[in-house]
Amino acid sequence: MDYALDRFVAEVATAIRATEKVPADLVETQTPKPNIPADLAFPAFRAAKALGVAPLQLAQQLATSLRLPADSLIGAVTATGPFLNFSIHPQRFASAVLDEIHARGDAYGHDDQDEQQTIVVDYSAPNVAKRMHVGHIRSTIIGQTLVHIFRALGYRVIGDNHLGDWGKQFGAIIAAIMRYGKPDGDSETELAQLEAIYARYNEEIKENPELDEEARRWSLLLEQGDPQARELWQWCVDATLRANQRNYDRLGVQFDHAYGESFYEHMLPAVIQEAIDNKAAYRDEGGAAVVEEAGPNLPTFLLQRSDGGTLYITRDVATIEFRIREFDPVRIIYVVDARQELHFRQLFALVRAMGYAHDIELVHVPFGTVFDAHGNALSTRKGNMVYLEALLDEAVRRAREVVENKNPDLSDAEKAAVAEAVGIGAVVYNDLYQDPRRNITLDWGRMLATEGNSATYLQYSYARCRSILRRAATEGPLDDFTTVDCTLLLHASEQQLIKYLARLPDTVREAGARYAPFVIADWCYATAREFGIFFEQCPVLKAETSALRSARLALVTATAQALKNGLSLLGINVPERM
RNA sequence: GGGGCUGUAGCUCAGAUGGAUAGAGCAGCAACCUUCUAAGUUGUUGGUCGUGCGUUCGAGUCGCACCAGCCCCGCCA
Repeated sequence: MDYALDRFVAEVATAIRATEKVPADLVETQTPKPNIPADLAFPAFRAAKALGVAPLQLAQQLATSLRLPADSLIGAVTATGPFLNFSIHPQRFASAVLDEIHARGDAYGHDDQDEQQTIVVDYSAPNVAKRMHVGHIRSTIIGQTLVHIFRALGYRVIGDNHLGDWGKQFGAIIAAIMRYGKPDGDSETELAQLEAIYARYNEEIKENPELDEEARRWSLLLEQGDPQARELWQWCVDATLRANQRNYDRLGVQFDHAYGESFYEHMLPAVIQEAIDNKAAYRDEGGAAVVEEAGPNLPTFLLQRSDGGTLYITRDVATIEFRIREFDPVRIIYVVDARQELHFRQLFALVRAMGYAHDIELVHVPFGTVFDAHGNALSTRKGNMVYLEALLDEAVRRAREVVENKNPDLSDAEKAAVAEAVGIGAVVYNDLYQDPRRNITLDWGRMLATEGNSATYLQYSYARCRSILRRAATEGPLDDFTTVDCTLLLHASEQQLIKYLARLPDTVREAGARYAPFVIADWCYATAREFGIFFEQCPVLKAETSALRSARLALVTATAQALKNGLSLLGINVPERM
């Protein structure tokens, strides 16, 4: 999809090439910093060097010999020192941008692909029989946003929730259920009880070794497919999915699949054998399958324990094989804690050594740890753990207080809806507004900030747009868009706002290329700011002329649409009023 | 011992692929609501970009070394 800004950039490159004064491969343009009064720049340094002339001179020559086509989106060209600066044509650009936002609607900012390629995104991955906590929220939120972004970029995206539903601990969990009875409560309460009896069981093991034996027995029974063990395990899985689903629904998270680790269990012996046959791994004297030097700077690791048990990485290899067979992806993205960086380097190197995934990009998108307000890691043992449901509830509760305070006239149902959108939006934005690699601090004050770079500010900006449009509608039907003259939008703040609206498509592309949702968050914030300035400086409903009023209404409509599109990529809902 | 990530204003962060005067928000100080939502807007204070060398016409950005913080390194996930 070629958007107005793409065409502008292409026109600039074409115009420079047409002068035949610059080698084609040195025609490189860049977006200048905001303090530069231009929309695109050609720095003449490199071309000048290649041609053996002074950069200033080359920029001057180009400025005088450039010819612009009629109806060009380029408005002005000036040489400023060694830079050749291009400005957009205000009227044509305004019309072009608002046109395409109007035409594309919810798809504005999205791209298409001729041959749709598939990307698998592996995210969330909570453990069965445990409540989700802040440790899971980052993967869930960042992963879901990447799913949105790549869908917007035209990919077929498979979201897979790689549940932690297998491993030795299930023997003890089943044994605990047998000993203390099946928990009985409502979704998350049920899981909390399950956690509690599991902890209690492990506590009692210390004094009663028979219990350890019992856990092992159940573990074995489960592996062998014993019906009772299987049934209790399945009950744990279902209870966990039920409880998690409430959180997923509130966060707008949807998966295409939730193949847990157990799903791959039957593939593991073949995977291990294959690795050994391929000489990617060998058996050591203890019987363990060892992988050595899978790549530079990669420590040795195990594919199979000496007692025959498999490991996390064994299941991951099987998972990759399965995904390749099943989905034929061009890329598999893992949204997982940065502490597992080495694990993924080892995994990817091993899979390649086994002859898989040569033409498939394997990407680990790492994210930092969540710390409490005192800078301590959250842990159950330290007693400072924050569970996801409690986090969401608290965020919504605090948002509700603000709504009651700021907007007492709304109906109760509307207050609840706004509080939900604002509270959840704050939690989501807290994970998306900055580079995921950074560690983040759980700070209620900052998370629920209603000012500055916050989800609330963005939602508020949208609500203000809608408010204007609502009022306009009460004064009579809006003009049909085709009759609106967008070339009237020449006020500095109108022009600035339009330029930001025009950047959404490229912003989405950059966010995808960098696996960086914050690029979109930045765009939303910058755009909302520009709208705030426009809002102060340009009356819409009381514009000087009715033609200008119509044009500004079109601009407000476009702003609302673009902001909504950007925020929906982030998974943030926009209230009509707040 | 080996490796990874991070270091930009008092605090939280942008500044990817080297370019023009390093930008926001918060906090502080000050101004603006009989006019479309003040959850807003404007002004202002505040920076040896961890340190040092190097590459380059040009370095917050690239290379090397060092310093500080966090994290990882075969029988957990």
